[in-house]
Amino acid sequence: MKIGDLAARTGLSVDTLRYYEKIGLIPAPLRDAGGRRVYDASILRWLQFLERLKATGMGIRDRLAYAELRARGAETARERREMIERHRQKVAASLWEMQKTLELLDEKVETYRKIEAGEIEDPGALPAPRAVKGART
Amino acid sequence: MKIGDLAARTGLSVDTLRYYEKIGLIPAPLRDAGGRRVYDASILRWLQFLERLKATGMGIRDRLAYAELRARGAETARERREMIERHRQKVAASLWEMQKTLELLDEKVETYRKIEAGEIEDPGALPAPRAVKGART
DNA sequence: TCTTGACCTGAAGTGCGCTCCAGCACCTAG
DNA sequence: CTAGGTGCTGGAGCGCACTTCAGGTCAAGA
Repeated sequence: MKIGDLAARTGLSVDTLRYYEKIGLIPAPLRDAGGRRVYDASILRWLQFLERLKATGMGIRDRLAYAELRARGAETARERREMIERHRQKVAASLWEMQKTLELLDEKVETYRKIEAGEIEDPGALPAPRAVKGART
Repeated sequence: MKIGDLAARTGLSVDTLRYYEKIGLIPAPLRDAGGRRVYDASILRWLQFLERLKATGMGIRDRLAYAELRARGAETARERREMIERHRQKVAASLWEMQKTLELLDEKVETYRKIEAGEIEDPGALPAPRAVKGART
């Protein structure tokens, strides 16, 4: 698989793939006779997992640290498990935040519907600023 | 309330609050005789809501657009509702992603425990790269 | 054969979201 | 009355995560 194919399959750009390789997030692939990158299909699963980590808020530094442990093999299993456990806690917290916010957004939508129907005034309206003695506006 | 107090209450830095004001995310507060910002307690709810939007992935451009609509009052209720509804969809999608990832992370942790116990080999191990004819490494 | 498009490298540039700094004014507790 | 803390402004700087660019090489189809 050439870099353009991999980009098409992952949704990442060719530039992003080269960037990931440069920083060490993905291993340097073999090259063909013309010096072009040739990827093994196994890279797909790894990139998909990295995307999951990214989508759930893991920064590139941590993803890189994880990638480096992974490259060192089974001896780093404990460290990787600890990283994953820490990330799991963050994801769980974020999940909770998302759920609360979803409820809040639903309430907001209801409120806006009422405003639109003329049933209530805008409750988020800015209070008219009152002058303060000697204020230097 | 002075800016330092507001920073302490919100967890934002004094610089961040001034930055938010500069870009229009929060309204310019009144000033005291010495030219210092004096905040009304109502700013707290607004900042908390902005934090929710931010924590759930809404970028500063969209938060700013929302803030501008809000400042224009009740006539923008429909537009704000539509923004919130769009964001709701994104949050719902993200929530789903988080849940799937949480399961995946739990599986990973189990896998690492087994590797640590010596029960299995590292399934994420990199396949040994095979040479490609004429490769220019 | 020619041309077009995919690929290569190293380096510079971009947008976001702050964060820090210099150099100053002000207020208040000791 | 003075020292220290808090606040002010405008502007520079920063870390992240790419993205774009210049200036090429290479391969495969018409």
